Amino acid sequence: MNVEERIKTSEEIPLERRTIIHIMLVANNINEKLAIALKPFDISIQQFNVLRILRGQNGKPANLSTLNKRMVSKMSNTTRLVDKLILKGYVERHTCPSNRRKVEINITSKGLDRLLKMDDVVSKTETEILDQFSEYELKQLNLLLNQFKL
Amino acid sequence: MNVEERIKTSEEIPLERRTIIHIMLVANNINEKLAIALKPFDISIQQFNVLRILRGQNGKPANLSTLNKRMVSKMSNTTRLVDKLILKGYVERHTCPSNRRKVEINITSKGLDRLLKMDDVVSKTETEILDQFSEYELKQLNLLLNQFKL
DNA sequence: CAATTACATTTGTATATACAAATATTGTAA
DNA sequence: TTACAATATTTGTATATACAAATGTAATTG
Repeated sequence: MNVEERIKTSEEIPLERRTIIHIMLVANNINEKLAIALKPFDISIQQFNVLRILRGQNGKPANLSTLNKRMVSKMSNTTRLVDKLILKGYVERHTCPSNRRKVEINITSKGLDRLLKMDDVVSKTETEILDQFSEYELKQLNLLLNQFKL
Repeated sequence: MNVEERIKTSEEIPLERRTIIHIMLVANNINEKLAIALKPFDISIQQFNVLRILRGQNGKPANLSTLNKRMVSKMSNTTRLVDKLILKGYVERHTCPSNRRKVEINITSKGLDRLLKMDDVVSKTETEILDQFSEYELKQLNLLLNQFKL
C-alpha cells in the first residue's frame, strides 16, 4: 500500500508534504507493531525503552534527567513512568546519597529477566518490519535520515 | 546530532535496531515541530489532519469511519476529536438522512478560514524540516520508505 | 415479521501524556 | 550566613488516547 492509498486521496501531494506524511505513517506502523509485540508483557514501548537504558548502565544507577535525555520519546513525566516500573518490580528507586535532589534508579534482577524475554519478541518484530530491506538499503536509509536534525 | 549522540549510547547498535530508532527519533522530532507550529491555533496535529481531510471532500460530507480510515494517526476515538472541533466551531455534525447510523461531518467556513492560516505555518515548518534535502534525495527517501508496509 | 447479525457511532473507564506549579536541595554571592 | 538563584524531581490538573461495552439503526434470514 502506498501513501495515497493509505490516506485515500486522489489529489497529488507535494513531495515535501508527502515525505513527512510518509515518515509519520511508517513510524505509526512501527509503533503499533512494537506495542502489539510488547502487549503480552503488559508494558509500553516507553517503559521497555527505559528498562533497556537501565540495563545499558551495567549496574550504574541512572537518575531521572539522564533517563529523560536518553529516551527515544522524551516525555514530560518520567517520574510516573518509573512509578509504574517500580509497581511491577522491574526497577528500584533511591535518593542519591551525594546529592539528595537526585534519585538513583536501578533495574532489578526481575526486570532484567523479563527484559531478556521482551528482547526476543522485539528483535523478531524488528526483523519482520525490515525484512524487505537489504543491508545496503538500510544503510542508504540511515544515511538519508542522518540529514534530519534530531 | 546522530542517533548515538541523541540517545547517548557508546555501544554500537545493530543496523536494524538503529534504523527503527532512527525513524522514531525523526518522527518524534517532526511531530514536535508541527505541534509547536500549530500551538498558536490551539489545535492538535490530529485535529488539523481531520480539518484537511474535510476540506479535501470539497463540500461532500464525511462520516466517522471515513475520517478514521484516512487519518495519518488512526486513533480510537474520532467521535471526541470531532466533538472538540465542533466546540471550536470548525466543523458541523448531522446524522446522515439516508442511513441514520452514520453521521455527516462538514467543515464550516470558519474552519476553512482558520485552516488556510494554519496551512501557512505548517508549510513553512515542513520546508524547514526538509531544507537539507535535495529533490533527488527526497525522492530517494520516499522510494526507500515505500518498502515499508503501511 | 420476529429474531439475529452486522454496522456505525457513542460512552465509560483506565491509563498516558503535556504543562505548569510546587517542593526540596544545593550552590553562590553580597 | 542569609538571601537568592539554580537544579532535580514530584505533584496537580487538564487533556488525550486505548480499549471494551453499550446504544441505536439497518440488513438478513428462517
